Amino acid sequence: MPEFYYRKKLYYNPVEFAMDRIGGTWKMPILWRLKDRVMRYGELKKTMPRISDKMLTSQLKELEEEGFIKRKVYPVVPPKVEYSITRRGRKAVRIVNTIREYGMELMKEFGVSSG
Amino acid sequence: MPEFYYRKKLYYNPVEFAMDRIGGTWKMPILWRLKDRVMRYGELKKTMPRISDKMLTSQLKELEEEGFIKRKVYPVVPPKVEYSITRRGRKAVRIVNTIREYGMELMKEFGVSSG
DNA sequence: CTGGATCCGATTTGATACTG
DNA sequence: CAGTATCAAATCGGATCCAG
Repeated sequence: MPEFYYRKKLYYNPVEFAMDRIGGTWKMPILWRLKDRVMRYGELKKTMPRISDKMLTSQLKELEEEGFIKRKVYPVVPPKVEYSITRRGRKAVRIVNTIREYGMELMKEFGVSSG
Repeated sequence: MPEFYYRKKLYYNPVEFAMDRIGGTWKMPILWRLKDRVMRYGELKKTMPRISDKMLTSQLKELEEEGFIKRKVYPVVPPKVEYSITRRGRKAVRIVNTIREYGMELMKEFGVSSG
């Protein structure tokens, strides 16, 4: 088993590594929303009514730190911050899409409907 | 946002649904090992030295309950139980593989080596 | 408007001991 | 051999209040 450390955390395989970068409850939904347009903080929040400020902030920060999205601050009052996807983020979206399609297939098999 | 319930849990999107089926720390590693051969409990444990009995048991059970693997008990002494992959599990392995390859790509980008 | 800081409960995972 | 049972630790996510 290929074992390795990254940022003091032990990983057992590449899958786990990938999921730590773009997994969790909110990262994929965020990437998905940014895939073809720039969005502001409040805009993201509005399309994800159940996310808390804490989670939105922290997930955006992590995604930015690891180069999946870009944060642009406009020095105006009131504050304006725009988030956009990067090249690396775009690649991630392809994976998200694969999982998403698979998820829909599974939902069908399990008789789950999204309404 | 497509919101829905499955087994009393609220999901925000198909990605989350899929990851709840085959995500977590151990499910993908298990599916991966079973992808082209039948394995016994102890055998699985041996190739995943860091998994605890509790986790191995619970993850195998969930995977079985949701139809990704099959559990076959031989009524012998000492006990013998074999785990094999199902058609549904094989589909899941394709997704695992996609994520795995992506993970390796990311590791390279991040300068992480698996040795 | 865009967050940061703090506290807390829920969930996940691990350690250890034990059993048919 | 193939698990159970119990307890503890770690992590995740949410609620609330505060601020430039």
